[in-house]
Parts: sequence; C-alpha cells; structure tokens
Amino acid sequence: MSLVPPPESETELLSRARSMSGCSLGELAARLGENVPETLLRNKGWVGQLLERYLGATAGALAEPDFQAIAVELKTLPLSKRGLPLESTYVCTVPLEQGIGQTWESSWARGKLSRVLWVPLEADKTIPLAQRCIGSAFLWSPDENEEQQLRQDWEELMEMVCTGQLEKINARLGTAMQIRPKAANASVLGHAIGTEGERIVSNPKGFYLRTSFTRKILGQHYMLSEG
Amino acid sequence: MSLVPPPESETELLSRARSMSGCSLGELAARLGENVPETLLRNKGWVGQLLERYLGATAGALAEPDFQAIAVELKTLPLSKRGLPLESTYVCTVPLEQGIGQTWESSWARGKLSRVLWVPLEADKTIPLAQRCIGSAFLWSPDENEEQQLRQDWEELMEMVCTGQLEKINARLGTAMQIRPKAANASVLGHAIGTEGERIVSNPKGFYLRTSFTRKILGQHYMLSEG
DNA sequence: GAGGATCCATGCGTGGATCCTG
DNA sequence: CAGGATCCACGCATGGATCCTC
Repeated sequence: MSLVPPPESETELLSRARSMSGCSLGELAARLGENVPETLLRNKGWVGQLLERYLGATAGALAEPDFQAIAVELKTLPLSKRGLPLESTYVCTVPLEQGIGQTWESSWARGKLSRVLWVPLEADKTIPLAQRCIGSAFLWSPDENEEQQLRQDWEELMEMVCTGQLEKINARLGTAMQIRPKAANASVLGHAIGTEGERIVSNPKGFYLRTSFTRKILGQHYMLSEG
Repeated sequence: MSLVPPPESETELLSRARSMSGCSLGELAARLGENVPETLLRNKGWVGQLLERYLGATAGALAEPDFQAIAVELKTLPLSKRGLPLESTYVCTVPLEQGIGQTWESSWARGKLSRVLWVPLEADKTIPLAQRCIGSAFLWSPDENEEQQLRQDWEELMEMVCTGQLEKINARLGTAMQIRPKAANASVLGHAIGTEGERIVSNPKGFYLRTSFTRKILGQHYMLSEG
C-alpha cells in the first residue's frame, strides 16, 4: 500500500516534507504515478491522502497518528490567495457514548494534536487543482496557552456531550476547537446520551480546529522562523 | 418653514427628542401632517429632514450646526435588527481647495462633531418605513480618546488632500473617520489640488464616521446610562 | 453643491451539510 | 463508519455609487 517507507524520525519526515515545497499537486501526483481529479467536489480527501502516500503515512483509517512510529499527525493547511488558512481543520470524531470518564489528557483529540506536521497548500478555487503549490511544512505542538484553550474547549464540550446536552451544542461553542456534524449526510445516524441518560439517535460529530486558531499557529510559525 | 420653534437649551432639545422615543416614523409624520414615502430608495434624506422639522432645526443647507443657537448637530443613527449602527455617518464635505492652512481646531468637521444629538432609529429594511421606531436620543461630545482619533484621521487625510495626493485616498484610510465620494453621481465634478499643485477635477468628497466608531459611541452611552 | 443620508455589489466568515476511500 | 477533508448558503461588513431637497 505504501510505496514509500515510513519516516523513522521527525527530522527525516520534515526533510521529506520539505522536498515537496514549491511543488505543484500535479507534479507530486506524477511522482507517485497518479492522476489528478478535475475537482475536489466529489473527492474532498484526495489531497490529504496523496500527501499521506508521498510521506509514507501508516495509520490509514485507524484512530492513530498518521506516522505511528514517531507519533506525528499529518494535516494539510489550505491557504487563501492571501496566504491565510481558509477552512477549519478536522481533528477526530467526538465520542458520543464513550466520553464518560475520559479526560483531556487521555483524549483522542489531545493525542492527535500533541504533534502535528502542518503542510500549507494553495487552496484558492480559481487555481486549477493540479497547479496548486505545496508550501513549506513545519512541525508544531501546542504551547502552554494553546494547550489550555484546547483543554478548556474539550472539557466544556465533552461535559455537555456526557450530560445529555448534545442537542444544545452548535459550532459557536469553543474558542479554539468546535464540534460540528461529521457524516456523509444528515441521514447517517449513531447513538448518543439523552437528557435523562437514555440512548438517543444523533448524527455523528467531529472536533474541528477553528480557522482563527490555525491562523494563529501559522502566524506564530512565521514570527519564529523569520524574525 | 419650521412649524416648531428652535429649542433654546440642550435640556429643551433633549426633552423634545425624548418625546419621540418609541414613536414610529408614521406617527411622527402624522404629527407634522406629512406623508411617509413608500421607500427611501429615491428619498434617502427623508428621515433626517423629518426629524429636523420636528425638533425645530434651523440651519437648513448651511454649513452650520442644525441647532445654531445652542451649537448642536443632529444625526440619526440607523440601527440593525440587532440594535447596532448599520451605516456610516456623514459629517461634512471635504474642502478640496480650501483646506490649506486649516487646522483640526478650526475645521468644519470638528465643529460638526463637538456636540451631537444622536437619534437611534430602527433601520432594518424588512420593517416598513412607517413602522420603524425611534429610539432614545442622547447628547454626545467626543471624549479625549475619540477627539485624538478624529484629529489624527483628519490631519492625515487633509495632509494628503493638500499635497496633491487626493487620488491616493480611499475609504480604507482613517480609523474613526474616512473620506468617501459624496455626490449625486460620478459625473458631478469639482476642483482639487493635483500632484504638482495645479487644479485638477475631482468628484466631491465627504468625511464619514465609520460604523465601528458610532458603534463604540452607542455602546459607551449604554454603559454610562445603565450600569 | 451642501446637507440629509441609504443603496448595492462584492468579499469575507462560518455553521451546517456533504463527498470519497478504505 | 472513521478518516481525509471541502462545499455552500447565508449573513455581516464596507467601499464606492447614488438619490432628493433646498
């Protein structure tokens, strides 16, 4: 499945990621012998999966970091034509029934976010997909402030999930991380906890990082790396 | 022309203004024996002029405060359905040829803004004009910070006007007050100063208070009057 | 043409909906 | 159905254009 062996260190991963800098998606696909779809409309995950293959990610659809051996998660960072993050970033599925007893420290969300390789990518829709350039990747871990923000959002939201207030949750809650629907469509249903503790049906939910949060991450990276 | 005598003190003006609170534009027009237009589309100044007549404003089209005797300017403050100022506020015409030698202290803009009666007004377009309610009017003068902001904007903008940089001016300049076109249409022309000091043609310009600035004014008024 | 202003087209932000792969 | 994400409709913001009266 992976044509490329997984990286054995962060340094190796970052080096391989940097070898994509300035490269277009068309070139990258060509290196892997793949075709570029005309549009992402019916293939929204294509870019992420292309990068996974190029970089030798291992986890596939598992609830594990993309690079298991070195515990690093891969995330693309779609940029507007002004160079700013354009979309929220999916983190992981919200445990609608298994959340009770979990803590931030033990949570899937914290595991995913503790070490991330961000790969900036041109995402302006006026640029044909094959011509969009890959930027300079960087490794990130939350600093103390970010960790506190994420923890607080996670704790407040999971408190609601676990106490039957799921239906009160909307994407306006959470300063850095929010909960949003996550499914093929609204007819996909799972189970959750109701007001009286009973099982109710609900559509699946995901944790997402707000665009404002990833903008800060990118901005701080520029500050640190340039001046 | 004025059915109503001009107020002789701020107290009298404010009292008369407060007698409109909660009143609809339809009711107010009825008190004056006037008809309400169906829409402001071809009568954008109607509300302001209705209020002038009801309150006994005297200046008409002069470059003078609306209430000359007590040196108070009248401004409507159109509010969105959430109760926030919705549009920028016209202050006065920009002196495109007569600006040299003027100072902020002697300026028309400062004269207009030194004492203002703000009249909040429902302005959501889904509410028929006659049904829009008038809010609780209040008197305002710029505090020290506001005065500094206005002065700085005025000085920076007039510097450009006087040094032939008029064409570099756009509505993005100025933190509290901006310069924008002010004419029946783009074919209306006046004179201004060119790069080399020569006379050039230009369309007329006005000073406007940004919506963000009048939002702060309203917010501070609520803070002071309620808690 | 100064004074009373709002209109409107365009762009940005974003919450909820949706799409494909393995 | 978890993981890879983007799409898109709608609301807000606002810069430049415009309208009437006197």
